[in-house]
Amino acid sequence: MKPVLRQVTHSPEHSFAVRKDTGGDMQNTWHYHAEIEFLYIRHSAGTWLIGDHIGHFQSGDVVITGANLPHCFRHETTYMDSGETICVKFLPEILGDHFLQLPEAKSIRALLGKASTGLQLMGKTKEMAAALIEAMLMDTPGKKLVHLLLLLQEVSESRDYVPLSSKGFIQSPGNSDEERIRTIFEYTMKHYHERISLDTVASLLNMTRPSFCRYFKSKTKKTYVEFLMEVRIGYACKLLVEDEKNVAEIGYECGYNNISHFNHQFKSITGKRPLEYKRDYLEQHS
DNA sequence: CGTTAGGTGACCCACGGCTA
DNA sequence: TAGCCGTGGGTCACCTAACG
Repeated sequence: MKPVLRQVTHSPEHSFAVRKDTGGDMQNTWHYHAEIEFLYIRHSAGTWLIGDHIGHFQSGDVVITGANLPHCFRHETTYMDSGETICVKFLPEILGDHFLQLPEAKSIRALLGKASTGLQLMGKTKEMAAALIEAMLMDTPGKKLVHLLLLLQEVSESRDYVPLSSKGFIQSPGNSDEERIRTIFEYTMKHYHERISLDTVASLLNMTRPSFCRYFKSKTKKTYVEFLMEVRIGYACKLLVEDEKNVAEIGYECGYNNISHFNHQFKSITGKRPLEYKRDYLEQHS
């Protein structure tokens, strides 16, 4: 497998990167990098894994991933031709130590610290950030920098964002565990709708079941079954709001053989029953 | 020799299929 | 719908092997 530490290259006129990806270029594997990243989902939907957080994204979402925070965005195949994302990547150093120590930069400093868990922007802040990121695509180099500062300032002052991953889920460059975790995550994302036994995933790492359980929990702060459940329920949430299947069909499609068990786990993850979740979602987005 | 990673066996408990 | 029971997952204690 290829190394997963990504090196971001910039053109000579830029100290940070603003890039639009379309179709298959959007697809990525479990990776991390030293840069802080803003990702704006211009037109797509899928599942994101950020640290130990699993969730569903859709068009309009904006997320910040901190330095060395492992993440992966898996776009649905229906967006392989039409999908579009815009990412802004920058090293915190480009702002300079002196700048970040200024009293006026206090909130930006705090935001960059909080980004270590990954942050999903919400409400008006999300819309504002999307508009700024959109503008940065066409900006002159100097104006890009101004807009980056404005983006950081506006987000840091609004505080309209939610943390995604657990604290402490930061990848150290050169960590030999990353490939193992990535192997497990990628296998899970490919097979979550099927039956997956612990022995199978343990064998992917040439481990016994107890060793794998212990290893996975030590690295992700959750058991593999909890992780798998979150992936499945995340997919179920997406199917529910698409309104094309009933609850039982969705439960079976997500890998559950028992719908009462599916309902129970759905509530334990989301706090709501499947139909309640769907009703609330449709009320909020109507 | 201490530390760390990983294996073995045992136990408990939840899930889920089956039956009445 | 409830109860039974086999299966599988999580964890613990203890062990071995490798390594510095």
